Amino acid sequence: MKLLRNTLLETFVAVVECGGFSDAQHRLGITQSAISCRIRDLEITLGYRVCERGRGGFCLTERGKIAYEKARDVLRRVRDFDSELTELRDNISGDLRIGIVDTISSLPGFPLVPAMQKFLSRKNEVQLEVVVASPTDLTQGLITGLLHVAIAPFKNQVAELSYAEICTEVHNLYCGRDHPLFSAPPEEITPDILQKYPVCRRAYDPGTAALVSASEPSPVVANMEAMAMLIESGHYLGALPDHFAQAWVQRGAFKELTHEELRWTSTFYIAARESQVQRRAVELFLQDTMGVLNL
Amino acid sequence: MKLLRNTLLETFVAVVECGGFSDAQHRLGITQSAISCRIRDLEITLGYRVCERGRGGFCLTERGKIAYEKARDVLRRVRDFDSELTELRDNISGDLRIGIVDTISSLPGFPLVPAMQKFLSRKNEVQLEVVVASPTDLTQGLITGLLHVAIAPFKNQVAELSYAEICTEVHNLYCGRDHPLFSAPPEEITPDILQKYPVCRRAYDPGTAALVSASEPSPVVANMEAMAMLIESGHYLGALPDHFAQAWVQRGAFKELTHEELRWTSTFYIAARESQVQRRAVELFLQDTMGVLNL
DNA sequence: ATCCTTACATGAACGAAATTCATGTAATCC
DNA sequence: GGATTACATGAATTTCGTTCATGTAAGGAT
Repeated sequence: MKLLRNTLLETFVAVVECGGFSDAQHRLGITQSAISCRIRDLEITLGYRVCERGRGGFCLTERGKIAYEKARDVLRRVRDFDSELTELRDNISGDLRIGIVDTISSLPGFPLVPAMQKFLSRKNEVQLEVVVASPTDLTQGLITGLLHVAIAPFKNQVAELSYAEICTEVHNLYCGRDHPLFSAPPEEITPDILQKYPVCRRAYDPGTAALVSASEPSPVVANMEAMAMLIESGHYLGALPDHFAQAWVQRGAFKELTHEELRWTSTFYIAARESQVQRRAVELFLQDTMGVLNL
Repeated sequence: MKLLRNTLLETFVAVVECGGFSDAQHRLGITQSAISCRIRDLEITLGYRVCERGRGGFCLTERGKIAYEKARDVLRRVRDFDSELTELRDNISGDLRIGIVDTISSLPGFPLVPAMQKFLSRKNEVQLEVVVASPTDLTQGLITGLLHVAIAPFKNQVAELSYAEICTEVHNLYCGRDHPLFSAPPEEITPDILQKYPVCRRAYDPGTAALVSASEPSPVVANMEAMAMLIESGHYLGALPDHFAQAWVQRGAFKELTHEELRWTSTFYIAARESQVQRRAVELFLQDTMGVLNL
């Protein structure tokens, strides 16, 4: 809708993302000459050069990098502002930025895909965007407005956000084929014996730390694929969601360390900013997600 | 600097705050005709009417009220964005929005006024703004970017903000001249006996609740002047900072209920967003405040 | 009811700003 | 060294926003 017309910033962002003026022509639909003028004007108002360009190649200056990050951020906010005012009219529009943790698409009963289908099946012009990050980063993203909704096993909930429970995930400790415990009989596997083996932890999962305190410093991963690879190496034990580990278990690469105290459940929540439920797109998506669960 | 030129929104905000087109002419420095055009364009892009006007008087529509609030908010953010990019050049500029709790100007050793003097004595073009609110609202303001720094007795600190201790304030329980305890001998005043009398609490002060659990429902005030008036009525006891209560004590209107368990100290912090220390104006103001304390 | 005033709307004319077009320049590749 | 790539620049042109002049509609006063 463009209430806050900011041709200079949009040009700058486009130029950066296209890696030069020439390619940005098509994206912006204006001539290279106009782009040159705009960037010049931008640099005049800013008082410093934002990028080096020419036949030698395109690159941002130090200040240009900072300016680019800030510009992208403010453009997102401005788009959201536009959407908020537009949605006061009637139609649903704008961005809907969804944040999730990794490897949850295989979680049984996980409602994101059907919710998105339901949401998109309506006539709206919402631009979806899905970001993968840790629960901590997702919380941060919701607070700063970078994200509109997020789905993750939020352990500690903050006051500014509203949470709704959507499903649960069962975790277990797994070991790889080359690990000493792979062929050990079930009765030998007790919490005590596990203390002897190093455990690989997910950076954002405090649950594992409580269950197993490893004797040697444990590696930390931010991603479950990486975790699976470390377990597969045979050097580490690691906690994984059951649904995710299934693929490895079925082909005999992993073994589940079956023991009551090694099983735990994490609860998934869908979270949004309290003050942002006013965005009708967000409200609608939350409704759709909860609606899918009640089928 | 105006990277994001938004004449429509600025016009709208000015018109609302001037209560009509005619008065906004002088503030905006354009003719009434131009204002009329801009508001018309705004309404066309939005798709709805934002205000009723004419000889019948000026008033916002329902949607207009919402749009006005959002517009003011986004304009603040945009000004901050401008300042951030401008400060990458050299000079310090933009807004500096400071939040405080009420009645702290009389607190001995409180550094806000000298800090502001020091800050303003330098050659900069920063527009200061001081807002008074409860610690909870100040925290919220810092997180959302409505405020840049805040000074208050923050009880629970959040991760996104950085805090620095600056001074302390002694609180005491006071009673008014017409209160039964006003003429009671000091030895009679024990925590037990106080349970019998209703206590007026500040909404944002959990300290009082812990000290005195009143038998009848206690009134809650959001402001210390109001608290003082309720104590003066003689019906309630109330906790006040010593420095603030002095005025009443000296003219014999209040009496301090001297008892060790009724004294407590709250610590004042200056808080800012972690990610916003990059604003040089904010950084400088924090430095100035801490500098004043070390004199 | 009439007239005056207030407060905004509208259309034409004007001017400033941004864009295109045509051309220039500088670096790189072969 | 010539061709090519990538951007800069100046003049012409279009677009956009403003002012100026005027129109309209609703209160208020007499």
